[in-house]
Amino acid sequence: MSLNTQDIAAATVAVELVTFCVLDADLKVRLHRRDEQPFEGTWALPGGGVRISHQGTQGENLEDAARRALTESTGIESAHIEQLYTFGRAGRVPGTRVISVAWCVLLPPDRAQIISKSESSAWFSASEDVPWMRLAFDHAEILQMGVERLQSKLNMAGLAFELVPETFTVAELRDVHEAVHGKSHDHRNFRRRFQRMVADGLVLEAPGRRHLGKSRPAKVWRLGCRLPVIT
Amino acid sequence: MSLNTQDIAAATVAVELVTFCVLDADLKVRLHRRDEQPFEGTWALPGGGVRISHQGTQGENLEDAARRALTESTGIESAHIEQLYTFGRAGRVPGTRVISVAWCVLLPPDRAQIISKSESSAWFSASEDVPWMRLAFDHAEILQMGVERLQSKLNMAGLAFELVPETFTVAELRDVHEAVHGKSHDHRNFRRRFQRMVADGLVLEAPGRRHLGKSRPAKVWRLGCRLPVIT
DNA sequence: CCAATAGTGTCTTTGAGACAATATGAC
DNA sequence: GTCATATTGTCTCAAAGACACTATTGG
Repeated sequence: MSLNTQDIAAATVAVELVTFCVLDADLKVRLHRRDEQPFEGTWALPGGGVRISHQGTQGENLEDAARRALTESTGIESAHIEQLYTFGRAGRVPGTRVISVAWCVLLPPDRAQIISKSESSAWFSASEDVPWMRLAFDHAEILQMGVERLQSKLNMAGLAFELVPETFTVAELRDVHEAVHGKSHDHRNFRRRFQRMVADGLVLEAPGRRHLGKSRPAKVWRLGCRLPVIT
Repeated sequence: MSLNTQDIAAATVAVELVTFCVLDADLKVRLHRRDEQPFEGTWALPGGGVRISHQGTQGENLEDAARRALTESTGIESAHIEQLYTFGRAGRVPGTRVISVAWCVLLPPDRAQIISKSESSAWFSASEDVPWMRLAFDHAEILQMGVERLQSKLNMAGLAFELVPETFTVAELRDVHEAVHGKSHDHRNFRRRFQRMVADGLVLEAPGRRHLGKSRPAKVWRLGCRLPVIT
């Protein structure tokens, strides 16, 4: 392959975060209002540039850049994070050629609620397509792919444990599923699948009970081991 | 997020191709012998740099760069191609920071065989791990992920139609599956799954029969419609 | 007792896995 | 007929979908 340095040159590399959580039985995504041109004032996915050279080294890994962006946009240090897709269409950013490696981040609600509210950063419903059409750059496309990825993941093995607190009830887990898929499953069939995971030792009973309303308290569970990572 | 231009700078962006086909009931991957430093003389995945700026524009799209690399490495103009993962570990290429967007390419055997043989480019078995440990850069890791992606794809909906000629027999389709997974399925159960796809109209009967050995000829089939794309 | 949610059980269907027998064409 | 492969079928079991009932708590 002919490497014409004039043509090849170099590009800016960035990471974009599609950060999900479920609050109030609704799938939310974190957006950030841009404070500079282009698209100043428009909502966009949080992200940032990847350090390509840093103190004489080759800079940081892509995943480290994504985690750094997560910390800078939410204050959260660690979370489930996985690479989604890389977007690099010519012209997607005016003026500069930017290659964006998009990542999915999953936050349990107890940690998502800690994030400080501000005028320039907030949770948006991902089911109602409120600002979807108005996101900066190609971020609507990135978000769309993130939602699809999340849905197909939940259909496979993982039962949304990443989007639930460390201890949880069956109902909480089911609510997450329904929020992600936007439709309600049968609660008995869902519970049966859950029972199988208990039988397989994937889920263990946790001490105590959870008791939100004025009715029967629910058993509390926790993840028995690390989940098989589904790609 | 603080954008320190000194730190961020720009990186070289490349594409790497994990090109698969099944020949002689064995999963093959296309490798290319490097003719320059570093890793001169070592087998590597074919690929090349992405045009970042070109005649005053922002250059080419990532997928176009991948297709261009495919044409340059095989002479083939069109094929099934899909993004695999982006590799960008600091230090993965000595001297330069290179972000590699890896792509999976699937070729049917009739088209794969046309590719001219040469000393610097050849098909290697992906099941026997012959040169896996000796690939240039992190290409062994990329190849590994490509194989896993291919395997999980076939388990889902797609029954490897991309790796078979336009018309095919059940046995040919089954051979592809066995080559990809490295183990033999039960041929009657495989045929039953196939029958379902026929009943659903996904696969249609094609005229003629195929008759390779000295035994009973097999029916010939073709894809009835475009496959649902599984992500 | 009543309201509200938690938890258990049944029936049916679909598809996967294991396994055996028949059909067809070249020689 | 014989050899080799193609094609059809059966039995069993695991899991999904639809649906009804019992249990426990606060009031």
